[in-house]
Amino acid sequence: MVRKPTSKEAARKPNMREAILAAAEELFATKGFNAVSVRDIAQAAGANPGSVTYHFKTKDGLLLEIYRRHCGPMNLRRSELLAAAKRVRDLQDRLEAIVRAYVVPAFTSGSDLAGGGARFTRLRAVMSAEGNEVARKIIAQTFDDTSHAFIDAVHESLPHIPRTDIVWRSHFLLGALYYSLVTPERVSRLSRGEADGSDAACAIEQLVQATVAALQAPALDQAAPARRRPVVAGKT
Amino acid sequence: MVRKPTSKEAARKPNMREAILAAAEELFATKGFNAVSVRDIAQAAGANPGSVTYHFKTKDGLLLEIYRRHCGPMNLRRSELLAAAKRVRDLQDRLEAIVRAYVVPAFTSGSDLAGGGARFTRLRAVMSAEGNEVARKIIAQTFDDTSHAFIDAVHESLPHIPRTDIVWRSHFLLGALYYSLVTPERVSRLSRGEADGSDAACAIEQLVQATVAALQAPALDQAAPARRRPVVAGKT
DNA sequence: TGATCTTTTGTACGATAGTACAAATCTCAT
DNA sequence: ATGAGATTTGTACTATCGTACAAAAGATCA
Repeated sequence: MVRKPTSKEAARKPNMREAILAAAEELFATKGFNAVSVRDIAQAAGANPGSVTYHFKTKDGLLLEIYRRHCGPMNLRRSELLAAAKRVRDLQDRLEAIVRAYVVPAFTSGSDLAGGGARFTRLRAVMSAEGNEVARKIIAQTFDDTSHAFIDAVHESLPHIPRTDIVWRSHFLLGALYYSLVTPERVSRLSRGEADGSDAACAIEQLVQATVAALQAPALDQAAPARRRPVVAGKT
Repeated sequence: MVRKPTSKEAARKPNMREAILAAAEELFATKGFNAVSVRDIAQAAGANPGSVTYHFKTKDGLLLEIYRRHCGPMNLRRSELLAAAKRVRDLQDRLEAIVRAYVVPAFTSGSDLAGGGARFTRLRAVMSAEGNEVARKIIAQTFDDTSHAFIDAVHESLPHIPRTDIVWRSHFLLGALYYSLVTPERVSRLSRGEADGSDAACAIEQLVQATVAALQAPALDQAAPARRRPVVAGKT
């Protein structure tokens, strides 16, 4: 070792811990958990690999802290918006407001956290796809209450639809939401540039509109398969 | 050695190559690409790690072969069903048949491949979430034609809806489809056991019904935000 | 200033990754 | 049965993984 840079050009990070969290969030959300090494994260954050161990002990601990950081605020925001939505008088407007209360916090930050909620939601989508155990546990125990509250609110607005159908359609909503954040460029590509898949405001409007219509669809009567299946050959 | 299989079909390991492909498919689809090692795959297939290298050269090559194996048949099946759907007279039935032509091949096998298309579709969902490059390339060049054909067919059935909206809603369909295959147990859990998220037939019906309704929703008029946004505070 | 606590750095270690390769084994037409 | 080609096995190499840990550097306050 010849010498060390004594100059102040180092420009000390005010908060290395935050930088590591942000870098990890971004990398996990785009490449998945296992494809990203602790060294990758440290480098992206301008930190030393040992620093990650110091602040978060393990790689799982780092992921856990990311979830702890976001789950509370996002859940709170959803609850607030849902409570407000339930006070809307007009039935059609109320349903739309309920759906919006579910969707909007997933796209926009529920607190001052940089980058907004979209990055964290994308992270959740990726962890869900990878079957990550750490994520699965904390998600189930953090968001299931919110999901039930959402389903109940929808059910109150659409009492004639069986709860089962609403569960399925809410599930589709979350899938569509996730996928919109995972591969926004596919929308741009398929629309031949006419739409911008990365435009959060646009995605929200499209998603809300489509979901409201899907929720309002007639119930699926399992008992009466009247004249279904016009084309597809029967399968099982 | 006690005995050897005299028949031309070996009794012990009929086709190790197929066993490796099947094991890799299953593991990749549930844990993701990077979380699964070549040794994991070999063990699950009852093979030696070196055997994987022999048959597929690299881990990427193995993934590529999985895609090659499924893309053709699934695409073909979709084309056939779409062609048949477009011949349906009744407009409502036709739209439903078109959606079904897109959804059904994703759940059921397009050929004799064991396990059906659901496993491969789930694999695609996971690879998409992880941003896998190998998968991204082959998918874009294999399925974009089919996606365009599907969008065109829907657009012909719903000429009053802007193409952009149809692209978004089709995107949501794929996201919902993926998510249904990735976390079916969430449906069972949220419905408190009333629905079985793993029931493919049920998932297909729910998805088709919800998607048809979403596609038929009124167009989003970007120019006139009339009295939108009843609850959510303005953002950007 | 010097003592103490926090944070960062550098380095190392054991485990495991993907893959190469030669030897062993199997298959099958001759 | 035998030899040639296809397949499977066993092993080894290098790279990188997550993590531990001691030393260096920075921060804080008597």
